[in-house]
Amino acid sequence: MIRRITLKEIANELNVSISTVSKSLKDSHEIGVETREKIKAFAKAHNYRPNNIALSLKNRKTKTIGVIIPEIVHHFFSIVINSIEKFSTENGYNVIIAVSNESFEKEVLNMETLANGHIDGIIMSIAKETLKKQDFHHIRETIDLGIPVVLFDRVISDLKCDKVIVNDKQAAKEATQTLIDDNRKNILLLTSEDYVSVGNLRTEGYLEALKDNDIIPDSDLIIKVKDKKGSQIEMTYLEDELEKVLKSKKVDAILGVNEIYAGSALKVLKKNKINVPNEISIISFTDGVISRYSSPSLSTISQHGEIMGERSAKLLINKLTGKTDASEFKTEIIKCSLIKRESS
Amino acid sequence: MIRRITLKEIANELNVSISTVSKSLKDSHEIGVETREKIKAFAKAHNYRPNNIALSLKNRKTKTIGVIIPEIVHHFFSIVINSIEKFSTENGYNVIIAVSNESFEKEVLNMETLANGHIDGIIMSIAKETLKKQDFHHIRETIDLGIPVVLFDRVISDLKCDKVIVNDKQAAKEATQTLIDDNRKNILLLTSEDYVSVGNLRTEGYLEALKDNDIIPDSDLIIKVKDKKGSQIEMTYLEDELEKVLKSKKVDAILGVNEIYAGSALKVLKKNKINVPNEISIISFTDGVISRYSSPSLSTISQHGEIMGERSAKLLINKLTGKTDASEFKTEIIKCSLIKRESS
DNA sequence: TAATTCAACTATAACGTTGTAGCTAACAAA
DNA sequence: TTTGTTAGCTACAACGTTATAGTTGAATTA
Repeated sequence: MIRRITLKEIANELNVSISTVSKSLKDSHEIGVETREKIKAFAKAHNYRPNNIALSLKNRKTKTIGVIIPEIVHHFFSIVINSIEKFSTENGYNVIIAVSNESFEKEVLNMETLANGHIDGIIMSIAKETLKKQDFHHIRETIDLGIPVVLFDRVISDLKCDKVIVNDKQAAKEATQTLIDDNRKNILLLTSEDYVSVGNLRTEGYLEALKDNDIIPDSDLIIKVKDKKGSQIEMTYLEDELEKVLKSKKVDAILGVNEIYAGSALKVLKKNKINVPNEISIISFTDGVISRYSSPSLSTISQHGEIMGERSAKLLINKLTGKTDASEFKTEIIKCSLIKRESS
Repeated sequence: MIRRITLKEIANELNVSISTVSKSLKDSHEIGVETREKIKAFAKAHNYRPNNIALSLKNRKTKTIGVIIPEIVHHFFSIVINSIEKFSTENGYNVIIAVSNESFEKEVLNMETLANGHIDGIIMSIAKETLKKQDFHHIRETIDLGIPVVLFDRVISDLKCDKVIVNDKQAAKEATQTLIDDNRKNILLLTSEDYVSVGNLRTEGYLEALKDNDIIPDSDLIIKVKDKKGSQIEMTYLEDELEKVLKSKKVDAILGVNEIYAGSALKVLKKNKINVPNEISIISFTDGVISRYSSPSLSTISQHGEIMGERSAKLLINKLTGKTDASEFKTEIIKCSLIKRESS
């Protein structure tokens, strides 16, 4: 085991001062060529690397970004992280991950650890429980501390930070319109509970499209899936509700706000021997692996997680490097796009 | 924007020395009760938090763990990370993520950044390209620097570090035996190229099971999926090869070394109107979301990613906290288990 | 009364850097 | 000879913390 050599040790070895070593390694002209080269050679031979923690302390910069997400075993979020990691690494930043597990308490805890710790800025998507509680003090406090924050996907408007969102409402509207154009008027919506901002926006888009086509929305056709933390229970709820509706109402299309809901719906339809897309066609948000490997494969609305991740990281790094003004905040809107597959 | 208050500032405000402040906040009996309480109250009122970077410098400990994985948008790896993050947070450690993208070069780069940076130890799974090259100098050098490393899943034996693996060979053997017991003797194997350690072990298990049952292996029934970085090409290769074999050979079961392969196979079978599981039954490694939402759902061999992650983190943290000897290395073997679903 | 003890604090060094200011010897200019 | 200039180096402070080793002044003891 060889401990990393320090400037001090090099200085002692070569009988020069620490400053001389530091300057030589920076190729400063204050130091004579001969000494400089000797020191550089010695440092190289001993595989000198500056201690980044000491540098962080001195420069008050850690060159790392903290990311807080609700879940990591989740196609959309893992794509976003991947993209954040990629862009950050390319720009000399490390990425620390923290998972809130959709819990308010854990999110606050994560935030505090990160804010006291080794990060220059934070990228986050807000936990469901936090959205429900409408308590954002932890985010405000972090911002007040001078730590830039970027919110993505699940966002709230009145925070002084950059935001990256998707045109959820518009996309849901367009998807619904696509179904209507295909002559399907009895569209069932599988959505989340009201406090989830994105679910809400998608519901709004759905309703607007109905209105535009003079279709009166039927509240029985809107299933708000209860979050029970522990997706098993959640899914049986969805399946039971859906089966009930299918028995009592005419349904010729389903719009799901995520692919888990749509995938589960597909299972129910298959169990009830209902043909997709002939009898019921399906469009779903989240272009993940379920959609591609299910059969029939699902038509999905892609939220372009890679773009979201990259934009978020770019916004943050621009703040950190002073490329954008610390007090100016942007909201970037990513356009969703419909990927047509077998289910519609 | 309120910058965080420091010991020095508190000391100045209250006209005491920095030491006094530091000791008071640690509730040291060296300091009189009155002063101590006054300082604690002041610190609390100003929301004092110790600067963790300064502490890291002083203690030579960062309380963060680096994780290098080949991919993040991947069910198994995201489960492992999730579990590492969970266990680490519970034990006061942060987690930095780096993705090698299966590239040797990126892995080496990641390793160097982490080793120079803000981490106490590393948990990693080796990139395919690194396995192919058989060049592990970067891992050796990190270990030589006194940074503990834990390898999981994709492992090589002659490194001085802890390892967490799965009983791949045995699991593949048992799965194959299950198929044989179901009276299926023409088992097609979908595996990766030879240099991938886990793929290799699974292939060995498959071959052993055949041997035990006096079935002569048919090399035409072993498809080694070529890695082309960019899974699209990879998948069409698999699909083409599989279709060829199905036309020329009798096949009554398929064993896939991961669920992407099995999911793709399922698509091919469906396209060719071959019933699963009646005509061909399928078992696959990786218990992910594809297996659960495909139809028929896939029987899978779970590698218990949560357990792997937790064990890896535990091994590393035990090393970091001195609970286990720095020069003793364990290899933990996690038992896979077969989850029976509709495809077999 | 002088020595001893003790409570309550302070000074200092160290972790590894870097930037600014300061020093020294050699040489040039006046 | 004196002053000025410059090349080539060193000292020091600072980033924020903590542990060790002092330093006080007052109370206790012999």
